[in-house]
Amino acid sequence: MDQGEGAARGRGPDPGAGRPTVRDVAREAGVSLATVDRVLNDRPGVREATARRVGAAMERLGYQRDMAAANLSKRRSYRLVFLLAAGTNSFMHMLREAVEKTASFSSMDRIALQSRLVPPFDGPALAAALDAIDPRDTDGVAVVATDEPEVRDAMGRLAARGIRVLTLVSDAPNSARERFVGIDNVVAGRTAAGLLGRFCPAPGRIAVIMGSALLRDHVERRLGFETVIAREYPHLACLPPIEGRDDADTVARELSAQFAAEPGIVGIYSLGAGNRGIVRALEGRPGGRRLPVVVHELTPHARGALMAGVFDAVINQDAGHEIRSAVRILCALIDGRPTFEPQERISVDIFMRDNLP
Amino acid sequence: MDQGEGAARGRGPDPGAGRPTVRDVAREAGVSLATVDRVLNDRPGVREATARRVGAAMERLGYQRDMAAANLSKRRSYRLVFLLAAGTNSFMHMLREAVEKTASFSSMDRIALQSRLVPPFDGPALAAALDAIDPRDTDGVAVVATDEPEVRDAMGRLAARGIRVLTLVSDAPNSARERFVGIDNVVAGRTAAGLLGRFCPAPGRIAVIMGSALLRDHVERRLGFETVIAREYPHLACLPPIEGRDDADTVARELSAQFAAEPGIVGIYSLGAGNRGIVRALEGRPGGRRLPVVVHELTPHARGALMAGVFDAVINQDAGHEIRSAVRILCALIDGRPTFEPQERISVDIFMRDNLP
DNA sequence: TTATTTTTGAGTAACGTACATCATTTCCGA
DNA sequence: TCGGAAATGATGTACGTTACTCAAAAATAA
Repeated sequence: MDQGEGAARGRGPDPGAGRPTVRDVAREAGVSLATVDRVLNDRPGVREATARRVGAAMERLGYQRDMAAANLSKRRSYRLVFLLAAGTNSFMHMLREAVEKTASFSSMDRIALQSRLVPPFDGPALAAALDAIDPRDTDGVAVVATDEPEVRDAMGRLAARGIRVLTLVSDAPNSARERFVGIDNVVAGRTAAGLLGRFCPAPGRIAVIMGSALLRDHVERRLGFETVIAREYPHLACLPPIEGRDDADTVARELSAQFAAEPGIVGIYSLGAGNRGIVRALEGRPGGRRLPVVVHELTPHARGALMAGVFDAVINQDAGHEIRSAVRILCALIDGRPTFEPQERISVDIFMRDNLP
Repeated sequence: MDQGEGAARGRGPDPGAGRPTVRDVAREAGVSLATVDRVLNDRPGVREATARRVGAAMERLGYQRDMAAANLSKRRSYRLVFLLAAGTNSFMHMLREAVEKTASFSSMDRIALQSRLVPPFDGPALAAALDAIDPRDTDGVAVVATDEPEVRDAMGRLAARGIRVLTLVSDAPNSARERFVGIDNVVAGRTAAGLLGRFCPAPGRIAVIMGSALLRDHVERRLGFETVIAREYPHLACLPPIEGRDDADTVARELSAQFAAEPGIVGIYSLGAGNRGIVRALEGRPGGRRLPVVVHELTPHARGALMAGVFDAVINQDAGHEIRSAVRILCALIDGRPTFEPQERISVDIFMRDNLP
């Protein structure tokens, strides 16, 4: 019943052929299958010394556990929950869509994705949503976090319940999250400055539009942007930012007012949402040549404005990448597997009219 | 032995619980397991009508074949070969490295990658390498193709032997390749023009450096670049391209000569390799302010030049993405599975000093 | 109708792992 | 040196699929 030292017969254990299995490890370590299994799934009842022998055997053979078979046997399914912000924000919409699309393809790999919407900018609500997650029906959570104490606490409780958790687009640095998936917003701001600085050769002022000074990403983008402009483009100066509350009407009104008050504006940087307001303000602007404009997030509107030549560049983070990366990382965390880092880096994408996807 | 209509007992067939299996499909279609299997792996010996009934049952149940289990049973391993160009080209180096890194991680999923080097710019050699591929030990091939008749023919023979084949960075449009994985080089050239056009506000000429007028990607990039410059930046004119043969010394010499002959150069676009030559030519240039420079491929040297402020932007295609995408697509082709398109689009990346990875 | 081919059913052993049970061996302290 | 606890072995079943055999049934040809 057991295969002998069989040679190159189709199925034999051909020492060099198929990759090693648990049985090979058992044989190599001189223990039984059961013991290898105990070590592999660190179950109790195996002596330290034996465990080391098994480990050494795995090392020697280059054993790699077959995750597909393991998961098949475990009939494990990775049940992941995405907590996204509700509201009209275009980018959040894109995230939601990316979750859905990814979900339909992931079901092949026994990955079940679920996205839940949480009222935006509402720490207690987010904390409540986190607390409502039941370890019996979910294995991992990705959350678009706000950096507030109650949220951090809730994430701590979640982790304590044995659920792996990572932050998605907006980080909460001192929480129990095991990773952050998203871009470095300081870098994004610096990149915008590098573009706009070069796009604006004549001395003058830059209009800066942000959503809210309370949003961490916006603050970071502004920081990166203003630092680079000040250091590398001394012929430009940033005006005090307009707080547009990510609302097109507010942005249009305030920006128009700034055009009237400040004749020396030579460029526009918008680091939040509400970009339709910029288009309107520019249309209503009296005379003058067109202004270089750099904005964030490649929404359908931003895309249209790029194509129309109203925007010059869009700084983007790829929602699809972020979701897929979050899924892969969560699965790896759940399995206790390492991740393939170069694949998981989310890059700060620059889109212009010509390289639109 | 067979489970009855058992209700919510842990393992029962809970009509709504676990996803449907072949047994469920068989029951639903009123046929046996064997028949479902015959349909699934389109084996002969099943009537048209029966096949349709099974198909309908799968539809109704939303059956999705468990690829992990299937592959486990088949003990299939995806054996893929990458044919890359040998030589000193930095980008090819990066491709090779990406194959190796991906290989080490893919072995977990029973994917075995192998890369083979072929003399560059040598159609017959590439054709020979393609012909040397044995269907008994490889399932799919990704090739950095040159667009030559003998290569196209060899790809046809490869496909005829039942090996799935796709082109990798450089396409061969009318061949038997099932897909092309790479960027649109016309788009890449247009993107470079959009950047350089904006970086050069003053009227003048653009020095253009290409590797060879025989390389398809280079020709396409040049086409895209010159079209956009002519149409959208009339204050700029492209000089006749320098053919640097992807060689730093040649590039340095020819570009220095052009600096001497042409005083009105306001920007540089290099669409091939040999970018170290540009740095040298710029260093040796007499006086004058610094020139905007846009190049292709984020090699270590290009990266250094970006950081030093010598280059302004680099147009890049992510070698890692390309390799991983090729692997995923080949596996999908082999399995006869659909691919997840949004994930497989290779984008034209723009890197500046501030958004370097 | 019979003979023959084609289609279908039923069953079984894999694939590599997980997990449970029970028997057996080894260890350690009294 | 014994008793009990801890460690290990042996074995079986399951996961969802593939792939095979052999027999039974159904369709088709004669």
